Amino acid sequence: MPARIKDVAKRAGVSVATVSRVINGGKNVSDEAKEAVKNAVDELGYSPNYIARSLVTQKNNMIGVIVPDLTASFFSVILSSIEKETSENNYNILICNIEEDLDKEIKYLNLFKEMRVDGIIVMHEKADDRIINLMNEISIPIIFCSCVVPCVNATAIIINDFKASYDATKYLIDLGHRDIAFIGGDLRDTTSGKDRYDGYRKALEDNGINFNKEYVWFSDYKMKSGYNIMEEIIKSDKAPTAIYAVSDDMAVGALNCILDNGYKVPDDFSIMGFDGGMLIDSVRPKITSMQQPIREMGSIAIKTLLEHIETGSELPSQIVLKHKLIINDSCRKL
Amino acid sequence: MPARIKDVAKRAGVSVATVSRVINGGKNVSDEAKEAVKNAVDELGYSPNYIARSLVTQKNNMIGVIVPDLTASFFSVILSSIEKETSENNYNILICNIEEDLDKEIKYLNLFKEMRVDGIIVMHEKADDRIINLMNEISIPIIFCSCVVPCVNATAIIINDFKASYDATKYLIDLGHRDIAFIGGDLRDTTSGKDRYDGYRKALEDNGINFNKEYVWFSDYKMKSGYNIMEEIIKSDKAPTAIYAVSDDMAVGALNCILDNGYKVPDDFSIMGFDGGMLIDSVRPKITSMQQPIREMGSIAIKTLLEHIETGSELPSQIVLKHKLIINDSCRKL
DNA sequence: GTGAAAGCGCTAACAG
DNA sequence: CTGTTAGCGCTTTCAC
Repeated sequence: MPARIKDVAKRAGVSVATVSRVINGGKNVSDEAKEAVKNAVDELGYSPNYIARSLVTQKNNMIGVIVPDLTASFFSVILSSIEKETSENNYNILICNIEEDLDKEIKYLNLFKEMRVDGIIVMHEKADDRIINLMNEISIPIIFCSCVVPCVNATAIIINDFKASYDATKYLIDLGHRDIAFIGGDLRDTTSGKDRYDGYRKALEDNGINFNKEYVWFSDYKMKSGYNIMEEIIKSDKAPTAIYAVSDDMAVGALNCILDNGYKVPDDFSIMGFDGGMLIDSVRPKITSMQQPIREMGSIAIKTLLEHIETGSELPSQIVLKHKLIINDSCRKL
Repeated sequence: MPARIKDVAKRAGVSVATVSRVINGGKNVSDEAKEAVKNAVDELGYSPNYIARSLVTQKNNMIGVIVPDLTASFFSVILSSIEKETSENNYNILICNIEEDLDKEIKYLNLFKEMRVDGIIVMHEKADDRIINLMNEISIPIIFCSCVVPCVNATAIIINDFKASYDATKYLIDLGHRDIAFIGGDLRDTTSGKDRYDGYRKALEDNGINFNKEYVWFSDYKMKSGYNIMEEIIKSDKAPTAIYAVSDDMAVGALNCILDNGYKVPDDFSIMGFDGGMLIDSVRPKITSMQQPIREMGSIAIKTLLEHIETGSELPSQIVLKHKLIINDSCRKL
């Protein structure tokens, strides 16, 4: 069993209060006492019990993080920037991978509540009323990263998905494309699902291009889905000149499907992705993609959260970051 | 402030002990009492304080996880399988991304000790004496996943890296390659660094191929490094027919460099990767790679750990899993 | 500068 | 079946 504070006190010949003072900065302690305590700590290999301390200070320096898919590059990058920022500020993160399982999200939200975490960061693709209610009653500050949920005492870190998607589509239109297939996300997902779809449609409309329902597909952001949908597109009699997928993963899936079928990018099909993560540089041709400031989203999320926790600063309801088109080699001028 | 157990007790007209019993299974409680408590819990939105509970039960159901790079596909897959397994067993994971920073690893190891986590999973590429000493004195069970560190009370989940690397090299040799460049990891890293290098050399030796020092490069497993090293290889006057990289990421980096320089795979260069993760299927040509059972490594690590925690079962010093060559399209017969 | 003592919120004997 | 009570290990008044 690990040594306790009273063991250190006894060994150092002082009271537990003095030991506690030394451990927490050493104010108002004589140098001799300080010395004695330090020696005793070393000899006993003592380290304070975080749990007991949390109980009395009502603070545990923990941030709960909910993420839909740890293996998706987009989230893993956000996560790593969150981890970096928390670690530098002496906070720790408790990670839950929900895999689109709402029950699991609820379970973890409840756990975070029981754990009395100091804050929560949520990245997910959809939510239902149970989740929204739970978030409202939980009274722990929440930051949404790359998603929006109507909920009190929460901030959403997002880009303007509508505008970003509009700009991506417009870029293809400006290159001369009029037959642009759209591989979207889940429409229930406000930002990356619905907003990106709306941006696509509005860009078509503003440029006098008829909307063609058969060019539109919805899916789950994953590479495999992009591949499968592209297979359908190739099989169909409709032949778009450009494919716009709202995630890099789906764009790469589409790319591979095109290559596997003996077609060329961008000669036969142009491809536009979304996210602008490292994946777009790891394939050939490199993929043109609408970039979100991924690392920044994570770091701003956590900075906003920690500032709120430590200073009680007001949480803004949204922070909108800038998107940016990364032009690579997957789109050609018609 | 959240409701406490005594608030519930008062509201339900029972004692705190009864409330505690109801919360923890409800054995030995009358149905009326149970009802009253449940109602009070609902009305107050009560949830037990995890921290207080941990303090008295001396158990917090937390597993500390140390990972070198959250954004590397290899680790993110292991992590997700760890997360899945822990979540199903009502444990939670505390994640630390050390980014090859030994000081950070030490800091987190100490934190895990202070937190009294029930177990630790470590995936890292190198360690020094400070870390080994710390691990030995910490008296918390440790599982090493994909690495080995001499340390008591610990298990390593690994493949036979020497043999796997030997087999990978042998495959290239059997295809007729004799000029095989090797892009290795860090030699200080026993398994993925040294063992894989040794396997490569032994395969050459057993097949009567002279070892050529100029074909050997060491690096950090990352895609960018694979790219850079490949650039050097192309520039040099030595022209290997095959490139064997000990991570998929480096293999993909090499592939992209080859393509960017106008060469073809496998026509001009054959490429062999290591890990066999999802990355090998996301590029064209698909990469032939020596596969580790990645998800299995994570799940076996956590199963072994939890069993030890809950039953006190002996920790084996090693569990060696099977490797498997995944043959794709990046290697050709000479 | 230092120690005694009162909790933090909960569980687990121990009586009844 | 139920309540009382003694801690879990620590921090923090409050006296001295």
